[in-house]
Amino acid sequence: MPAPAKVSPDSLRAAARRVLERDGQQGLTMQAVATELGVRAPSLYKHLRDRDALVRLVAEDIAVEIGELMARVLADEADAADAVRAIAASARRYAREHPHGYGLIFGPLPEAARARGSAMERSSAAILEAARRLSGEARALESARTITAWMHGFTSMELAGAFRLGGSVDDAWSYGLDHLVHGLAAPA
Amino acid sequence: MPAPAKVSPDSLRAAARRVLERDGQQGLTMQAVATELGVRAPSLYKHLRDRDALVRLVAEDIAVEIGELMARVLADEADAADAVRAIAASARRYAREHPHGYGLIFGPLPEAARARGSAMERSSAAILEAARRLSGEARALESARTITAWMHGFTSMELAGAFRLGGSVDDAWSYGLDHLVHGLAAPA
DNA sequence: ACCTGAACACCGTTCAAGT
DNA sequence: ACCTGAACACCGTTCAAGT
Repeated sequence: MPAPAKVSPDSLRAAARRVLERDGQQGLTMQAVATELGVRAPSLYKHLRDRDALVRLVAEDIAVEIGELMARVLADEADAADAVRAIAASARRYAREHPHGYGLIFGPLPEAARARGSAMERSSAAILEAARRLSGEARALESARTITAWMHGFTSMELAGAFRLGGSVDDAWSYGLDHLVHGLAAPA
Repeated sequence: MPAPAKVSPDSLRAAARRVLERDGQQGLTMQAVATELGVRAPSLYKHLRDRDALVRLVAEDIAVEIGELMARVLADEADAADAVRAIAASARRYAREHPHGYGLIFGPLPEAARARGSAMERSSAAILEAARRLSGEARALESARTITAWMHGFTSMELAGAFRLGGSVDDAWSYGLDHLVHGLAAPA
């Protein structure tokens, strides 16, 4: 008589997400996730190679979530500049609402723990499409990379508490976004 | 007869730096640093409150090093646009040469492990001065934050292997830097 | 004064044994 | 088939004991 399964791929992903959001990257341990599932740590090795695979599971869950968010945001905007603004704002908002999760996306993780390209594709696609509209086909990739770099850099610095010289961080956000959108717009 | 000291603040910092560069953030353990110093782990608690303090020690060492590098680079450039370009290039080069170290600067670390503002001041100062020359006094802070965000975002994405859609990453760097320098330059 | 061994709590991981 | 207990290696941390 087989033991009834207590862990499914979905329950595992959901439990890992919950632990990360609650306890951060340090707290995302095999034991904590096992406890969350009402199971002992060794059971998880039926589903995961090791802890890096656990971190990757969560990282990819978040990457997909951000991608879907950006795709939705893009679909709501007709104007190219508005689309870039809205996508950037949604990334910043997501980072604030899920600081531990956002830190998993471009942070310094072991290769085996990083989200793979397939999980990142959708968010790339939305930004690339917005950049294509803004800057034109020929420079779409470079434009998308410029937007993403600024957006991610600003957001991760804000999360790390790196803006310590006073002034309004919101002003700096608007200033950067305005200049980027302006500067990257292809001449009509 | 007191035991001769085997650990000094300088030897500790140097040993921690060596361990980080060799074994990465995960490998930067109390035991590894103790071994590097020819001592047992408990001895380190004479010098450090806990492991977060060890990580902070290295993070601040790197922040100061980057700050000095940028100050030197700035001093070599007369033109504002050239200064911004040279500072950005030096940050990117530093990140390539010290990937584990760079990851400590704006990465998702516990508050107690992050470099404090005092250690970050010099690099802020160089970028702020370059931005002041480029964009003028009134918008110097916002301009510096825009440059830093893009520079750090690009660099950390590159380290994380995030540019996976083909194309030339160097082209994207130049494209972004050109548009930034152009867009942020105050009208003459 | 500074360092060490011993100890404890906790984590990742393996594996033979349970049901 | 899936889960568990026991075990091992390793890490952070404390503290009494060594010199």
